[in-house]
Amino acid sequence: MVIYRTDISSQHDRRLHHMKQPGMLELPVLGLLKERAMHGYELRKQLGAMLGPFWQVSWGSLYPTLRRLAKAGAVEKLADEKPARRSAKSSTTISAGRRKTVYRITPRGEAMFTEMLEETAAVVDAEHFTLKLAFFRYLKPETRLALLERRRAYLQEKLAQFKTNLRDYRERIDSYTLSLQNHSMAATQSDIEWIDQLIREERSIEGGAPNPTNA
Amino acid sequence: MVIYRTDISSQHDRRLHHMKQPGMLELPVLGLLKERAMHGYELRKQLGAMLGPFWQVSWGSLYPTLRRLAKAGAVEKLADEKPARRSAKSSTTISAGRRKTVYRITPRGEAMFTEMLEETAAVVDAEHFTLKLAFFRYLKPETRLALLERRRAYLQEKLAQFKTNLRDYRERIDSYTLSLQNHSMAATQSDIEWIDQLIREERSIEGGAPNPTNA
DNA sequence: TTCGTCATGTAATGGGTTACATGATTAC
DNA sequence: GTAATCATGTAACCCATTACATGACGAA
Repeated sequence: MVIYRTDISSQHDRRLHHMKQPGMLELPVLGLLKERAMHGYELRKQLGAMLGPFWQVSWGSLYPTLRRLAKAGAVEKLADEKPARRSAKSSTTISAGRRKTVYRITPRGEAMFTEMLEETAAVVDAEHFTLKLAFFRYLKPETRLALLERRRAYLQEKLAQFKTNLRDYRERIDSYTLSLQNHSMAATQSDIEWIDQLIREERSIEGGAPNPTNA
Repeated sequence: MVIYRTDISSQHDRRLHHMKQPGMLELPVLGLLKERAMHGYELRKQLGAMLGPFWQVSWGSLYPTLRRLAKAGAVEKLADEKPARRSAKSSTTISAGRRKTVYRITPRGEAMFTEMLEETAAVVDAEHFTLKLAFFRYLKPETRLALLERRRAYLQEKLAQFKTNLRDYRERIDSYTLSLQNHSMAATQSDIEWIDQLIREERSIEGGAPNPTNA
């Protein structure tokens, strides 16, 4: 129910490895599979470990994502054959193997991952931004800075909107709603400061020594 | 893609004015119409004024909500007849009236509103909680406290999960992800403190003087 | 007369949630 | 031997998003 402006700068729209509007999970799934092949169950655990307790992915969300990625040629399913470590109790060897489907990323998937990660439009959405940030190590410092600054500008814009909003309507809203908006504003402000910190860190590792500090 | 536990205490499930899993907008729309009848366009503006710039409701979300509410008998559509204030320039009076559909809440809608507002399960979701808080003035202090405390418990639980999560995986996550989780934790902590403040205020206006402070 | 805002919707599409269904391993 | 966890999906339903379509009204 929340709208985010996606209209800003709809330039560079031709993507090589198309996938119109991927779901939320495509990026982190590819990002995790980039490190090593995994099966769905573990993917879910790693997602939680990486993103924290607010990101509990459901099966009905994860597996369809994997299916979509497989259809797009971004991942391939491997049968993790580790059959009958003990003795087979029944005589029928049929259906003995085939459990644990391992998903492995393909070169195509790697390309899609990079493309999704670099795209700057989606950072206005908090969750998309979070997901990108979780894989920032795969980006060049300049791209990281671009994403951070875009996110910052968005938050700043929202902050300004909060202020004009309160200026226009303050007398008409009750104390609970006011408290709500004040808390939201404070949270947004805190987000901005966090982003600023990230930008500062990025600059310090990027520039090295832009100012004359004894070369 | 985020899962919230709804399993906790599935007691008192029989709702009088059923509407299985209403969308997000049902509550605030009814809440605003409770104050006065409005048409869709204004509803959207009020929603934004009340909830802040992160809540920009789209038409494709608002009108279907109104349609659903109308079908459920919670609101009724009135034709806001304010035709031809000036002289009618064309001779055909046909199609002169009928613009601005005003929506008015029904007694049934009022009942649904109260029911949705009092329901405690949904407060685990941040957005649902926000929407309830925006209409807290319609609740009894004790119900307000119950909702606040439930929300607080949920956040506290998440905070604990953050900690065990970091304890178990800290060495495996990179600096960006760590920064992400730390910021999330801080935000959650800040949310808890905010809730605590609300609880304190609630108690002070509720109790009056529980401690001997010169009666 | 043209632009911006007011104003009301519909249609397609797609992803997420919930619930369902099933079975193998491991730990106690 | 039984409970918990591991493990893999499917199916239905529904809401939100996005884009589309249309038109009146007021001001410049």
